[in-house]
Amino acid sequence: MRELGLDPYGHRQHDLLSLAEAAGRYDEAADATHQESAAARKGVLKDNPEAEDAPPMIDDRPRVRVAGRVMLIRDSGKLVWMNLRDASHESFQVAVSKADCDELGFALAKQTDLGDIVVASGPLMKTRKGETTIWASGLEPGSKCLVPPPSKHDGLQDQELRYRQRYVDLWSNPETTSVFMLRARVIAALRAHLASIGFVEVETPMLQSQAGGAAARPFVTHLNALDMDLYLRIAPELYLKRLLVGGMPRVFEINRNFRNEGVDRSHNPEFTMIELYEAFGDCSTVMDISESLVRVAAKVASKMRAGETGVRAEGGSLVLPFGDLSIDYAPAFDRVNYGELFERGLGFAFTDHDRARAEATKRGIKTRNEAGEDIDIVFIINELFEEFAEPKLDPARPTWIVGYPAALSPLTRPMADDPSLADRADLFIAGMEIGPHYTELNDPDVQAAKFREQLAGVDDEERTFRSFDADFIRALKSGMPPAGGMGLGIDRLMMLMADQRSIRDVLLFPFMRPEAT
RNA sequence: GAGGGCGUAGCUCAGUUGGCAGAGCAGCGGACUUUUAAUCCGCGGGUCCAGGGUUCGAGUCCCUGCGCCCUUACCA
Repeated sequence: MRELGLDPYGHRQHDLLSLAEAAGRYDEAADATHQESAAARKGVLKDNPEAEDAPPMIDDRPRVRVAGRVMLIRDSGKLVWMNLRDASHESFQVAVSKADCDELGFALAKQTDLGDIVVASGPLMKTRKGETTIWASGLEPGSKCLVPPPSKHDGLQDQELRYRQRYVDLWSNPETTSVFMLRARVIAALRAHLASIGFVEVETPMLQSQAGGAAARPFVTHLNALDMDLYLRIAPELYLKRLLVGGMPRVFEINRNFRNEGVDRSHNPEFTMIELYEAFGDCSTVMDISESLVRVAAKVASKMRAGETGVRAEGGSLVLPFGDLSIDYAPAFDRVNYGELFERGLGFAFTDHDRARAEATKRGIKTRNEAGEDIDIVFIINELFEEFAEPKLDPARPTWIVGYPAALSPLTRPMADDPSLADRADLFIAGMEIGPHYTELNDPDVQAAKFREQLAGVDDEERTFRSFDADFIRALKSGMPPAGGMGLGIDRLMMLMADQRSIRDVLLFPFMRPEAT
């Protein structure tokens, strides 16, 4: 290619259209006129090659200039066919003819390999088989692909390679690109919706001197300038609440949290959460916001799906597939009481602590910790609940679990009419926990007591990253308005929207063990 | 952490009872101006994940390790 005087790695281009835009510019009338005039001229010249009165060629076909990755190539001597792909279009045909393309372009076409990026320009026409095609007048290098491309039929199948070499996965498997296009559109729509109801997006520290706002093991890093350890945040909660104190009444943050824990189908060490606080709201106001956000996301997803399949979503319903399930996001989400669900799953009331301890032993749930001490009954109850009651939920119906025991939710305001219950709701869809919703605690004395209580129960290792957040208590002492708060796991939401069973399939670069060298 | 599956050419995959390492595509050389996974002729291509064992002989059987996938557990 260099021998032709071409730079295999291309240069800046003007007036490029996406392949989808280019396909949309095809003009049937112009194509027909051109074909007729060419045929007429050819007919006259055939009889008399010297004919002065041969009709002129009329060519006002739209001309386009596109760039794309070569996915297929068919070389039949003096005519080379290629199919280009970009993010907008899976396969768009270009024909490079020796007679009609400039000499350099044709020479390039003969040297083009699968996987190369090329820039093609020329008029739009249709082939005999009716496929819209650029009949190239010029072809230029975009970028050379030196790596052998994946199978042109099957794309890249190997899961490990798909995650490790996402750049290849993206160009070789168009379904992968569409998952991430959907992700981008959903997140943009969530932001737009929140802005439209008066929420302000903020950014709070990811490097924190103590990792608060959730119960999880943090990642540790070091600030050399001050020779001190810092933690990657496990949640933004305590900073967002400080903003409520400061007078920002409706704030949210869509950003990464980091948790130094297990890696599996629904857990990645870094993951994206939307966390939101509404002053003078409560658990039920933020539940409404979440329902509308999930519905906004489902609308974007069903619109994109309809665009792909050409099928319109039926009026009033927002049904999306998830594995074997069909989930309708349109109707109001179900609500079920923690206590009722517990009874349905276990056959007795969760307030019967003696029975709970006995059942736990019978059903093989730990009732003592490693030190041989009795585990607090609330954790045993929760264990029973998660194991035997949560599975009773219909996975195909988005469901709120409400009325959690107060003892399980130390950072939540108790219900006014029953202080043994917390004003908290958790959203479950398809058996996945999507996010907790709370009426936030804003009494500094109660909060301080809860912090102390929590700290009393932790071991030495945990104490290194969890300490009493005195500044947060000081902030509450300034007065935090009563508020509702919620967190939604964006990655899990995207698994539902994109019908992907693994969190790795909705993260562009999921965590992978480093490759052996 | 436990159980199961997989790992063979650049990619997608076969490989029978333990008996010479295979196919398609990709690559290289050649033919071809309306092809659609183009076609036709010819040619190269291997640390069978790694290490050990059984055996006359191991891609195949056994053990150990590594990686990925699935299930399950843990992560209040």
